[in-house]
Amino acid sequence: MADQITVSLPDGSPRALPAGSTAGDLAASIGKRLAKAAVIADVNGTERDLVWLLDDGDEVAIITEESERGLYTIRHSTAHVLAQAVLDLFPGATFGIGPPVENGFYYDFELPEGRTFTPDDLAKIDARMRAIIKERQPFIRDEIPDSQALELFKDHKYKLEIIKGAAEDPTSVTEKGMVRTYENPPDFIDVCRGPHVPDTGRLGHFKLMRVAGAYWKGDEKNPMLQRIYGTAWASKNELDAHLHRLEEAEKRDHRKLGVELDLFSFPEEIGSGLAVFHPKGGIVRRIMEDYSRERHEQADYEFVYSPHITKENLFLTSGHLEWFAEGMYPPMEMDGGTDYYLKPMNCPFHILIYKSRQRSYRELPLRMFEFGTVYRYEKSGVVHGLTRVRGMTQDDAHIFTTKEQMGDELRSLLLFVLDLLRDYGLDDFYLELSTRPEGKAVGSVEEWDEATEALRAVGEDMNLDLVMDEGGGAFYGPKISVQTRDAIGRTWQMSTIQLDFQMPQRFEMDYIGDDGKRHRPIMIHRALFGSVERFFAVLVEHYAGAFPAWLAPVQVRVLPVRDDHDAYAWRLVDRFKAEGFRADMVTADEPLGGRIRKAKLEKLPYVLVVGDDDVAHSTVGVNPRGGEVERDVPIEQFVERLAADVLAHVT
RNA sequence: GCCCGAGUAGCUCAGUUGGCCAGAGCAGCUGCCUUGUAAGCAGCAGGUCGUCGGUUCGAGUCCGACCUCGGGCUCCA
Repeated sequence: MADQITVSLPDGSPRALPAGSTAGDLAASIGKRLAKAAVIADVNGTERDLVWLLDDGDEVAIITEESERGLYTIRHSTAHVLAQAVLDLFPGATFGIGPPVENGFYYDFELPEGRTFTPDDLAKIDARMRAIIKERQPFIRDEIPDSQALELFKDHKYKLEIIKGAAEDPTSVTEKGMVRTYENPPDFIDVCRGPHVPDTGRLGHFKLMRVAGAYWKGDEKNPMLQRIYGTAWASKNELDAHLHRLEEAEKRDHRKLGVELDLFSFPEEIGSGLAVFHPKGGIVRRIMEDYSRERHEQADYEFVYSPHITKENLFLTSGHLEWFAEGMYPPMEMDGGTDYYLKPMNCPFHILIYKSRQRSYRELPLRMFEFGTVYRYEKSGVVHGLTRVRGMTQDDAHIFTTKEQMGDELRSLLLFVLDLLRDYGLDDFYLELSTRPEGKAVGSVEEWDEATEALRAVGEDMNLDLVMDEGGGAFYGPKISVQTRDAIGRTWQMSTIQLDFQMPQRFEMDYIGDDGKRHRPIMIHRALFGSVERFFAVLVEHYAGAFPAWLAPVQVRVLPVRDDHDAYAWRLVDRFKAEGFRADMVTADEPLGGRIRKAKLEKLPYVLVVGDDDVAHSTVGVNPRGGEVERDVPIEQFVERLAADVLAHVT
């Protein structure tokens, strides 16, 4: 056997090492800094521990803590430390799965006698974890036969399920009768795929965030385990930066800003998940809706209206009662036996409008639009601010086309959607294609495939990333959804476009073609904002409450320096209002600084201060949001500037 | 729906082991101040401590149920 081996690095260069060298040795031979940052290695395309023995000819890449895979490993290893700490501190506790997730990790546990974790427990667990980290316990990989694993984990029923292959665990491998384990001496061992950091001393920049319930295997029929979530990073700086980002996100929370800016509220007297919009929120909402109508009108949509309740018949035909009865408000019995339901969807109404008379191919595509208010009985635990409510208004459109028109219509529809979203400062998109939900879909597989392919073709034309969401479609058809990243990089699902061959069949819709025969139209369901409420919430968070001028409830506030400037200030307010702007005035009852501060806290685009000089020269002092104060600006000049902002949808 | 946590004035929060603990700041109102770019001064008013029951001589404080909110899980036509 040769006493030297040669491996190749990612750049293709060869590197000679003594036989018996590990991936860690390779890192050390390349450089001190690399050795220090190394977490795991990629050997011939497979992730390995740093103690992995290298062979002659291996292709090796050292993975450091700066990379996504390195960070993932740190989080995964930290999850093991969490499990060890919990098993140490709570005799009789058992554990489920503990994978890394975005920004951190979690681990699921079950405590004896149905005990649950308290916030105090988290502090104790944290302390135990830090002690384990101080001990620098190695992570030792092993492969053992199933039979041995079953014995080793006989007190851990969830691990037994994993070993037997009865439960999915993203971080374990059980194949060919062998189970891979990782041991942290002296006494912790877990079923795990690995790889891991060399020892626990590499960890430590973590924080336990919260405890939550989680069903075993994600199924609500199974027992609920206690899940502990943590965040973990390669350095203290990164951990602190993450915690800081969370704080920033909290400041943008639309529920908090909704109160502070007097936009909307959820009076307890009305009921959970039912919002009222206050005047200021009402202005924003009205502008959103008006602008949407204007754009839809330009794009050849026709506007329709439909009632909030209907006989059950309509939702029996559509299939909603079969699939979503639990998500609907219970029926009202009327007229001696007929059940009426609050509508959870607008589509059946639009279908009836279509069916109100014979349709010709010359009318298609027929585009119907409605701000349709729907009611859905969301489970009590899921309502969340304006993003998940029980009463909401969809900016709902249904487009009826021929099969031939379908592709072009989808394409122009998607362009229309993206274009309108950009008007709200959202311009970072990707698409998601949701396919047939196995077990709760109507229609033939062939129809589904055809519809899905049509959506995929259009999605791929958009020059955006297209990711798959297998089984995520509605019961009647696949959908493509537009995902948006906001100002601080969070993604929101916005518009959805669903292609539906089923409803036209169920409602026996048709049109007369140019051949004089009856044909079945295809239906496209589309919500652009999704729901007005939810979109409103996204905008509040995206703008952090600082609405651009075109949406701002108050665009300009005029502040007279002294009482004797009041008349001039009022004339300005009248002038702005006459030009169609939203302006108000606060008299000099308190010092200017205090009034400016209040206006700033309201996040108004412009504060105008007017005093002696301005009265004398028809000027204003402009204090723009986020900009420098400018004195002696002629009124005309300011009006032009504001008008430009409004037109451009900026500032 | 399930698990955990929380509900004290419009908002943000104090209220030790149940007993001179119903408080503060901001906001509001009334005066005074007349102010040039992020908090002028003073006074006043404001809460059956989420709701309903229970324990106790005595309950924001302890127990139970319910409601609402928050964080998750499940769900999301």
